[in-house]
Amino acid sequence: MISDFSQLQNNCNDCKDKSCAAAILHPAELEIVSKNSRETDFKKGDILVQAGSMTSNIIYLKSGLVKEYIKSATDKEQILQIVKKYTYLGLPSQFGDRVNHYSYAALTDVKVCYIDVNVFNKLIRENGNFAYEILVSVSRDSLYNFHRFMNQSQKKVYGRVADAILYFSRIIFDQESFELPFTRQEFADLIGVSRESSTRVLLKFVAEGLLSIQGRLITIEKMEMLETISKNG
DNA sequence: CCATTAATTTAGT
DNA sequence: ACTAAATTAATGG
Repeated sequence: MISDFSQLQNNCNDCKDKSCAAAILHPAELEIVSKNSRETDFKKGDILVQAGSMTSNIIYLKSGLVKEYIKSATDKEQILQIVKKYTYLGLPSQFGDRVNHYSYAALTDVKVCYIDVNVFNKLIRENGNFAYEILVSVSRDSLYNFHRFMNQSQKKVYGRVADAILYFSRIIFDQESFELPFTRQEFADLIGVSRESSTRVLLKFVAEGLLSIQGRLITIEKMEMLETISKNG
């Protein structure tokens, strides 16, 4: 297997998948990023980062979906969030520590860009607008996720399932009908309940006409009802 | 390369 | 935990 790596020079100026932050970089800065970054593909199911590993490169998600998760000592998985394209993975770990606190695995086939951490840090220090955009995205994430976890800790299974459905519909796909990128196990791991109770509720929602489900294809039929359940737990 | 079958994973009870 | 169904990997032509 012979690869010609010289063909792989990135051209960030022409990149159509730039982050909000990267979009405001000057051409000269993007030129530096081009020379210090590389695009790679991952297949569905591949692990991009293992929790506990050293942070080395900045990873930018260009396309596809990624789950951010941790495993407990007993190998139970807790999924923290789903990462959409056009976001950087694990910035809190990058800036807050030297090791990755979470693991990342591809839910779909995925394209990422590895960016040299020194170059990235230099941009943060030297370009305030860039740094500002990064800070905005990290803060939004953090606010949103905290609300999700706070809500979750107060709600029962019904509310949590409704939340997760709304999460996919509003945040991830922005549609009322979507293909779940998850197994039922992962769906349960996202909301912190057993697979059994999660499917039980899912099927109950179908029986009551709130949802229709064919395999992994989920369609919301009664949005208001779901919102009410989400609100009242 | 495609078709069968074996093995693993997933979903529901 | 167990079974059925579905998905994926291995085998052979």
